[in-house]
Amino acid sequence: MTVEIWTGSRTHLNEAAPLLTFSDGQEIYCAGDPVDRAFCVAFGTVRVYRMLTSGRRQILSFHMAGEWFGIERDRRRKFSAEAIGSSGILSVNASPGDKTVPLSSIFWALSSAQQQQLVVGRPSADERVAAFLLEMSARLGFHAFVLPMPRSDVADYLGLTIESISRAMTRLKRGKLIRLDGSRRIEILDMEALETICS
Amino acid sequence: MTVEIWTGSRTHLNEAAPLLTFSDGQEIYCAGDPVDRAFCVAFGTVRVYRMLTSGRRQILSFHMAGEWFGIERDRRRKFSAEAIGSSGILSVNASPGDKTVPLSSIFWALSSAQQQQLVVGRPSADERVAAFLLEMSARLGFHAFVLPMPRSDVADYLGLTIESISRAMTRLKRGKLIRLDGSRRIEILDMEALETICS
DNA sequence: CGAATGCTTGACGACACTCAAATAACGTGG
DNA sequence: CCACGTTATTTGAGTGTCGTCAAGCATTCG
Repeated sequence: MTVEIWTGSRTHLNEAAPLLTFSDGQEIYCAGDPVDRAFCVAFGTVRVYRMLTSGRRQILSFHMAGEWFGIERDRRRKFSAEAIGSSGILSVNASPGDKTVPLSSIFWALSSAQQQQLVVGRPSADERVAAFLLEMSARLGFHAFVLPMPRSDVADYLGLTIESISRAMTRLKRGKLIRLDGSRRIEILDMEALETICS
Repeated sequence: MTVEIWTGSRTHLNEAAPLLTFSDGQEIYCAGDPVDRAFCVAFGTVRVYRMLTSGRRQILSFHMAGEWFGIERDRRRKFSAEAIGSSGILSVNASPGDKTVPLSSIFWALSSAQQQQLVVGRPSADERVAAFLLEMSARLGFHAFVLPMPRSDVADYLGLTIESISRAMTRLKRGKLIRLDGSRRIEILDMEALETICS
């Protein structure tokens, strides 16, 4: 079994990849589904999560344009995926006949998973939120950006409550580290100070 | 550039892999090093971590016998790796001429990274410790096992202090969920209750 | 046996969570 | 375009949990 290592900067698919569109909150796949395909975000955002029986939700990752997701080791999915806002998703069949896979995207996924560990494994709420904002800024490529997800998603991603997120944001705002225009539009004013918080 | 997908259950190396032995705390690689090879644990345990300028340490992952580590996306390493106790490590050259890589190990690494997110992204200390013990038990294959790492490693892995780890352990012990023989030897008495804590 | 290290326990303060209310943002229909 | 209801977010007060500092205990090694 052979795999082409994919090193370019653009997605290269060896078969027609249908573009599916999803509305806000719509399910892309569900825990328990067979892992028979991978996905690539064309536009919009995706959250990968799982529900605990306690009713709490853990968000493992967000995926944005150009990023791959839905790659899992096991036969059946352990996690679920939903669109955040209106999103376009390329679905790539992963049947045995389909041997070409963007390998670098796997490395990226791994790197991304490690990245989140670094974000979540922090003790204080301010650190987590600062690290999260830096991560978002780096991924979106601008120091000013619009968060695609609501506070509740950020909370379930960082393992905090929406109130703690909000308070941390307010503290960062009062310290002139960021500027808020509404709750979603964020401008990083002092990148260095944010990085210092994250040590 | 082509890569053999590796689907067997045993490590298959296409060139002689020298077995290196490391003593407790000895460096295997260091942040900043070129990413020119991958590693596989023959025996012992490995911690992958990074230091923050504040002096705090974040442990990203532990690796045990048969597990691969040292696969990073970038040209230079962002993390460091050390042996925990006396450990044997297989070093596989990843030079351009060497094209065969155990791909499934990458999936495993990804899965492992996600696993840790699930462990760390929990709010309470008891949940994190319970999830950690379940993870260790599953990886080691027994309900009674010896933790290879000291409390300080567990703390830096879970984003807690050693005191919080200790208190959580004591609570689990008092609740008859686990039995402790010394600080390292652990027996899980009530697997179901532990799983319930983790929801 | 003694020293050093690692682990546990206690007291206390800081911070995050819970509950509650107020405010802001959003969407729909007039 | 505005008014309204709905949802999302912020803010406040009180409680619980975790981190910090300190001491005591256990284990290991020389």
